[in-house]
Amino acid sequence: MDILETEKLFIQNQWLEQLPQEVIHDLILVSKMKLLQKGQILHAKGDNAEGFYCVLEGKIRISNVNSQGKEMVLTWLESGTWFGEISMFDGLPRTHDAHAEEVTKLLMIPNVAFQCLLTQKPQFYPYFMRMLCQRIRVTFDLIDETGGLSLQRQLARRILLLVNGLHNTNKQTGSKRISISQESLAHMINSSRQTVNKLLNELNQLNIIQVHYGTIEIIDMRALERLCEI
Amino acid sequence: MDILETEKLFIQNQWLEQLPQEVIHDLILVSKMKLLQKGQILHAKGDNAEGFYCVLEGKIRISNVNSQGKEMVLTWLESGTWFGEISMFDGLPRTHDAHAEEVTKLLMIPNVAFQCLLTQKPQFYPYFMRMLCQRIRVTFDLIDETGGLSLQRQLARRILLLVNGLHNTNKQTGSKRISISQESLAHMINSSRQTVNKLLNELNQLNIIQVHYGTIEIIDMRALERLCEI
DNA sequence: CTATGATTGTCAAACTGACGACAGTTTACC
DNA sequence: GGTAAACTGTCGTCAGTTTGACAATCATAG
Repeated sequence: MDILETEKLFIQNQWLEQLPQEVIHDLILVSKMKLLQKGQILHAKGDNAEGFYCVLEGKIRISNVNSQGKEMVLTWLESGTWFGEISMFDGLPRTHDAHAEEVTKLLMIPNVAFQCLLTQKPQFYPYFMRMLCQRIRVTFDLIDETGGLSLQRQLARRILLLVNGLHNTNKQTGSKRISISQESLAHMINSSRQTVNKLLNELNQLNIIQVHYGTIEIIDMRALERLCEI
Repeated sequence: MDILETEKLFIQNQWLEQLPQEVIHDLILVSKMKLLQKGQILHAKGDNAEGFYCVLEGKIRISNVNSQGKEMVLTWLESGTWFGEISMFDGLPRTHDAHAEEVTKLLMIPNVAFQCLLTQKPQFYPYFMRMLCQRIRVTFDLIDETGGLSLQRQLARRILLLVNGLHNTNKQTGSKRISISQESLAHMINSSRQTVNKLLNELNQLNIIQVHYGTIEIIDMRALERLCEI
């Protein structure tokens, strides 16, 4: 694959930009491309891991199915985002389902090659430890979000997280629009479509957001942030 | 301190028992003791980390304060449990408050000494990576627990987690009793004391648990597990 | 430009859980 | 063994949510 283009993507990534050139180079050398069709499953919870990934183009939906059989969406991952690394380090099965939300191009670092790399160069470990720590911290934030907040606040926080890139460690955070249906949002905060609709329209009334078809546009970012923090 | 006694505690720990003798020995050599009075704070969210810990005796309450000023308890840590390692690996502030629930004795691995150890022996890294992965997986489980489950199920899962040791990686899981007030349980599933009381009494009716003063006794573990899974 | 599917807006009825209140019970400690 | 503090059991009220239903609107592919 085009090494230059790949390196460019790497550079945009919060975590990877801290990596020495050497690590980036070694990772690219062992990487492979993977193309997914819309709706295609990448892996299911419980699967054994064949590697870990970086989204190059498209969108990956991370979710799992709860005991009522309902799909609970954790997040969507967009280009520049790394995921699937946990199984690399403990050798245990996948923690979530991963589906391609649209046609998606992935960079894959195969398990075996990666283990070789680490064995040869254990000095690389600290960088990957920081990657795991970042994952834990984001996950803790997600738990905090759930706890004790009113639905209105949970919703506001979710929207902010989606705009700023929840698990998307990609730095480009310019866009003030998110493409997501109210039903999907409802899934994310474990609520009903109707309630989300009501709450969104309240935010619309307050000129904090603009609700469009399949899209939410943030008008007043500050006000949205205030809603979460107060 | 008494090295033999400390090693004995280490051995009981799920994560540490996988460590080579060499690592355990090195950790003990740099460790210090710390004694906390009942109610004393060990660290607050946002504090800089001076080290990480293992509970030797007593109980540590891990929590944080949400935006309404209400304390949200994440878990209690009992003897044999390690915690506070995240800040060790990314150098960032504490993610939670930690209070001594009663008089508590801790083993502390100071930050500086630990960093030295890792620098000298990078081959130890994989063991600590696994420690972080375990933390992530438990945290994901916690999120799953919250999402979409009825309160009755959340409660059942919590009780199971407390019995089996949620963040308590200590292996002794024999006990089928947990000492916890209904109010504390309510905090953990973000509910009210009254609701928890009602739900516990329903489980009592079904002969799944026995509710005592300040204590819950599990009668039918299988039934409890079934409640969570179905 | 039209048909079809996806998404949004809205309503009413049923339900759930929070909260305050208060009495009863257990424990710990002097 | 008595007293205070902590904990449990139970009520009714009230606000907020779910659910099902249905109409309106938007987007896209032929």
